[in-house]
Amino acid sequence: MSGINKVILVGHLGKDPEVRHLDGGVTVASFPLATSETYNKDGKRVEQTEWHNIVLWRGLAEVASKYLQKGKLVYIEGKLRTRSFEDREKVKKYVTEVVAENFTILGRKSDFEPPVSTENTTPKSESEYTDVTDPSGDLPF
Amino acid sequence: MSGINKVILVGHLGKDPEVRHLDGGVTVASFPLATSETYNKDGKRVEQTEWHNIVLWRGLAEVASKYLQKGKLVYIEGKLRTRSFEDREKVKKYVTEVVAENFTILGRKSDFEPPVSTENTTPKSESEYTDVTDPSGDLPF
Amino acid sequence: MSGINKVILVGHLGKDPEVRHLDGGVTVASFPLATSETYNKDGKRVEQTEWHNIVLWRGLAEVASKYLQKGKLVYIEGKLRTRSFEDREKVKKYVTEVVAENFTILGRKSDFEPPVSTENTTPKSESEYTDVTDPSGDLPF
Amino acid sequence: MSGINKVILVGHLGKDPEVRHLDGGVTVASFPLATSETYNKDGKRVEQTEWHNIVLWRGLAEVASKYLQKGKLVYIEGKLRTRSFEDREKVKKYVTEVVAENFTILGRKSDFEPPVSTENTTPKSESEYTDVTDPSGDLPF
DNA sequence: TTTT
DNA sequence: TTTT
Repeated sequence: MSGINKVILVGHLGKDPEVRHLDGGVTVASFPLATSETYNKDGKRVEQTEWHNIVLWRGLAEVASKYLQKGKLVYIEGKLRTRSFEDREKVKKYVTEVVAENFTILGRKSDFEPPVSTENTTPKSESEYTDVTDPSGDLPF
Repeated sequence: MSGINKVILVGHLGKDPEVRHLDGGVTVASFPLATSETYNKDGKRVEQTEWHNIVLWRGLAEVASKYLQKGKLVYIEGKLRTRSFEDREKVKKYVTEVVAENFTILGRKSDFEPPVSTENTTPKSESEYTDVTDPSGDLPF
Repeated sequence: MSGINKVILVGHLGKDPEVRHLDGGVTVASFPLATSETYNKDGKRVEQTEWHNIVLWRGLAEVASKYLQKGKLVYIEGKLRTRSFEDREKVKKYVTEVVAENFTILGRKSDFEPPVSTENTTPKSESEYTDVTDPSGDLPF
Repeated sequence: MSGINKVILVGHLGKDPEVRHLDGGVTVASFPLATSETYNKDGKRVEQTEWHNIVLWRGLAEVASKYLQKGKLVYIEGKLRTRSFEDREKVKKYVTEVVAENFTILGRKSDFEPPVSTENTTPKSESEYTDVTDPSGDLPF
């Protein structure tokens, strides 16, 4: 039946995305995302961090691997999925992940460029600024 | 830092809420919630159901225990929290839960009444509805 | 820059969708949606209803025109858009609309069928549901 | 009936909040918020900005007036409300606003401090970092 | 009227 | 394992 399963997160990547190419050519990317919350306890600031397993598929995984790196601040929209797997001792375990449906980088302009590994990047015009939301669209990369 | 951790679900309760009273008088309620999604696979309808562990605290737990029962359709807003615990064999395990921050019953008026343990309920007209959103407020019950 | 503009509504249609076909063959549908909230004021139940202008484009408009009717309960996800227009007296006016990006009918199975123009519908069991979320997909109708 | 009316925005303030104190001592703050979206049109980047009227009440208004300024990036959660008013020519008009229910500043640390009007701010320790989400809580200011 |  |  008509259910809704929606997750909205804003947080920082704990690691660079890890990309895998499955048989059949499907790309999957994943990374941990931290969402922190601060509140007052007995007059002291307390920060509580929650870690989320983010998984991205296909085109979204490709874009993520290119534009997201450890430390970046992102808005992520997706859905919850709990799956089971067997660990090395053949014990059945469960893990809950957030399957991303789209994401947007938040932050300064420099955060919107892929990291430069070497030399030479020709200066960017103001208008080349990149948005990576909804990569199913017609992104210029 | 200022993160966002938000979950929005619409689904059916898989069981009646289970209520516990902790030391100190705090009430906790929990129940499984199913959100189903249907899609087409090779021309056939496929339904995929995702189960979520819902946890409610204090006043929200009290209201849930009174107004929610197995099978009811609810809108739930909350946040993700993953916690660890030891199972009977002292193995550390993780479970991800949705800590509800508010909920609203969706459906017909009859769904908004606590179940009647005895006889006699006069028939209700389809069109009358009641709301139980934001139970931290001043609900008339 | 990377902004987020998201609206989530659950409410009842105030009218049947009004469908228009623009030059070029694009379909647009629109309808008013009521979201009601009840709260306590001085010990009395007060219900406050908010009306939203919902607009749907293309395939989503087609599905809406077929499956949504006055009175139905729907979940709608979309974005805000304020546009200006001139009224009959050539006065510039503004209206804010919710441009739907997807929707899901909530309710019983009978609510998931297009209205029957003639007689006879055999009673449906309560437990059967159908989903029309994400109509951009491969709905079987 | 049980409706949901929820808006989620991430965008930049177009102006400093404008604060008013109503009779009875209630504080109201308001400001325009821009959410921008970029997409490809015929191979060119196009940016489309949507402007939202944000309104905040009571404690939330106080916190907003202190911590939000023109240009800052914020996450805002609230609900839609359309109200009517008479303009100077006694013409009835409508405006749709987003009544904020909570907000969170996104951005760098410097964005989390109220602007310094004069001299002297003693250095802040790392832990004095401020979150302004859910100001109904126990904020340290 | 914002930001990238 | 992130960020402020």
